[in-house]
Amino acid sequence: MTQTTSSPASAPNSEAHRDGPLPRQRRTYSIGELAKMFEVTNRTIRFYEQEGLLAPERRGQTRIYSEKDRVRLKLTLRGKRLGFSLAEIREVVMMYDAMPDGNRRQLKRLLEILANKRADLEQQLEDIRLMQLDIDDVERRARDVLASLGDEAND
Amino acid sequence: MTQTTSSPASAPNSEAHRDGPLPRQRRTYSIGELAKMFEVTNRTIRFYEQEGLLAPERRGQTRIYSEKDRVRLKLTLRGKRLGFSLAEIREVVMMYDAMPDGNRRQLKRLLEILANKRADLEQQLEDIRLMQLDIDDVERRARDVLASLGDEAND
DNA sequence: CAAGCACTTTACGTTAACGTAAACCTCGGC
DNA sequence: GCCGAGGTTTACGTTAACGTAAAGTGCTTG
Repeated sequence: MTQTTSSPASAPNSEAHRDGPLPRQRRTYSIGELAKMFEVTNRTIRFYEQEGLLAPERRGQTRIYSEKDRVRLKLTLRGKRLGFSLAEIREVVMMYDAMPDGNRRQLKRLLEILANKRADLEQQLEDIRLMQLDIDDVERRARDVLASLGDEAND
Repeated sequence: MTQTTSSPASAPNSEAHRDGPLPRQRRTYSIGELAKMFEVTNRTIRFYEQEGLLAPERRGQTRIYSEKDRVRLKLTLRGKRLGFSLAEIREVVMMYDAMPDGNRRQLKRLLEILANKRADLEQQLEDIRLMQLDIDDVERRARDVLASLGDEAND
């Protein structure tokens, strides 16, 4: 749940160091499994593929999702909850994948994007903090009023 | 910047206690002023009014925004940054205003909504925490690669 | 072998949150 | 008097992120 870095196959020439308990689970998923697992529709998953966020294999016509796909989906949905657009999410996720090629300009760009994301997240944290305070205040008032009402007869 | 609760006029029968330095600024704003102030377009502000989030006065045909309107706009935009829909924002903001009437069912509903918002915010905090960790990881990797590249010639 | 279930593609529909264009008023200043 | 900078209404256009319907494929199960 907390370990994301897997990169199972397709590693050209760099060995993975410090992998931890390396998940040897060679599981795959159907579209329906993933859909239920994350409480989205099949349509949504296909749409994400169309948008370049997922790239499942095919057994004939049927899509076969790997562990990596599952992680990607998880990250995508998390990004969505935070208000990022699919385009933004794709930009980061794909760069994450394209990293080992070590193109310098790409990496610089990636660091830029990460800095921006960081700033966005900071802003969101601040927003949440403020909004929590507001909610606290509203709730206090509501409870006060409720209490002052005591046991009246309406509802 | 941090104090929100003002409720200047239109308080029917309850005196405001603990008001602090009570902002006696009887300022009003034009639509353009607010727009620049919050870096949105006039259209956006009119749209928010149409959606019941703002209710400026009129001097003839021209809209006159009060301090309260400004606060509402601020809250609305904050809510937006957190991914709430205008409908959700309206529901809370309007109830906040309608509070003094002390309708029991309304208040209960309000407390429900607040609880939900709280849960959402908690989820977002968790998401942010996780995403920050991910970003940290990606950045570390990127910097590693950049470093290992040393001083090559591409770009 | 027929039914059913899960999967597929294609394609048009929908909603939220505005953008944008046209056509109009109105006010202070030169 | 008119002109530019603001304001206004009306209304159609746009984008993202899917929903939904139609029509077909492929397996396995009674």
